[in-house]
Amino acid sequence: MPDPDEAYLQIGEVAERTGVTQRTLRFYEEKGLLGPPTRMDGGFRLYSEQDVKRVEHIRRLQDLLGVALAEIKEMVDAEEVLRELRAQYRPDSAIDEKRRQLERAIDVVQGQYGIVKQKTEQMEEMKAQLKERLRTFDRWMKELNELEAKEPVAPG
Amino acid sequence: MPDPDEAYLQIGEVAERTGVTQRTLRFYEEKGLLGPPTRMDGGFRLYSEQDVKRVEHIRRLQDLLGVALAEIKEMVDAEEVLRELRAQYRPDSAIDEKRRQLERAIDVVQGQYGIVKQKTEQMEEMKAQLKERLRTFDRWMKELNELEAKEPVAPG
DNA sequence: TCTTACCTTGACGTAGGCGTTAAACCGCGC
DNA sequence: GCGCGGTTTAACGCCTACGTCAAGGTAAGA
Repeated sequence: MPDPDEAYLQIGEVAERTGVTQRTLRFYEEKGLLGPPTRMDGGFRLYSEQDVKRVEHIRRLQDLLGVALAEIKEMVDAEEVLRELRAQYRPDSAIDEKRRQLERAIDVVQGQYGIVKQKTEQMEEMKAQLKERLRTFDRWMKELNELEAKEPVAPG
Repeated sequence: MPDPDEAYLQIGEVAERTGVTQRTLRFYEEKGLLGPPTRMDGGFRLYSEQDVKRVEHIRRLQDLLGVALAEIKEMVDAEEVLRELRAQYRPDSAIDEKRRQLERAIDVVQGQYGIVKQKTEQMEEMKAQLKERLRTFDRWMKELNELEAKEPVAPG
């Protein structure tokens, strides 16, 4: 039940805005990374702003974590659980069910957090090494310049 | 001209120590990520400790940055330039040449540093988002628990 | 010398992540 | 109602990063 107020976008516009190809959007749909979009009468796909954000999120995960789409699917699926959780806010009944979903969501996000945290730590380490290297090179460069100062250019 | 003192390793041992398959080692060689190793009379590849480190480095880059091998090749090639630079350190003659090499090395390492820096920043951002999310979940969970406290379980 | 484990090249296979093309259909201005 | 561009599904292609045989050569101990 999509919000009728929402401005819907055709695949071409979504492609342009997200920087992926139309083929990629259909491919993600095929692989379950994007839910089946609403269609207009003729069958054309209609995407929401939510869909656009989702695509952007997928690409960030792909770029940053460099993991397979299957893993990304798990991640975005987990987010869908949350959205449902929020949508289904009926204060009656099924509190236990909600709690279970919430616990599952927490597990997933904690897992993601762990991965990202470990990666950042390793990358910080690498960054420090590179920085150190740059300092070394600068030192060498200085030494070269001093050497040249003492020993004039083209001594012949 | 490899160091005769060095203990050489066959492909199997390198595979075991680095955790990649022999196929992968040959593949990296084929793609130029590893230089052609020395061989024993029968044709068996002989690797040095340097090679082992290089493989480990390649894998770190692959894991961390998640970039294609082609890009990784550029990075390790750049490091080779540095190694040559250090090896060719003849304090006489060709100061300008040295300076050019050094400048090139600095460029390369600055490029690597830029990549790593950008990625760490993006990952820090993602980490912050995940953390925020976890806080939200905890809040929700608390709310659920309070809700249950007021409204006793299974009211029938 | 024989065995056995390890190694060689070569060739084909595969999973993921799309690109590309084809042939038909839809929407819309005129 | 025509033209034209955006969209549809389906199918095949391609590149990466290896895996997996296959068929044989090598090293080294019994």
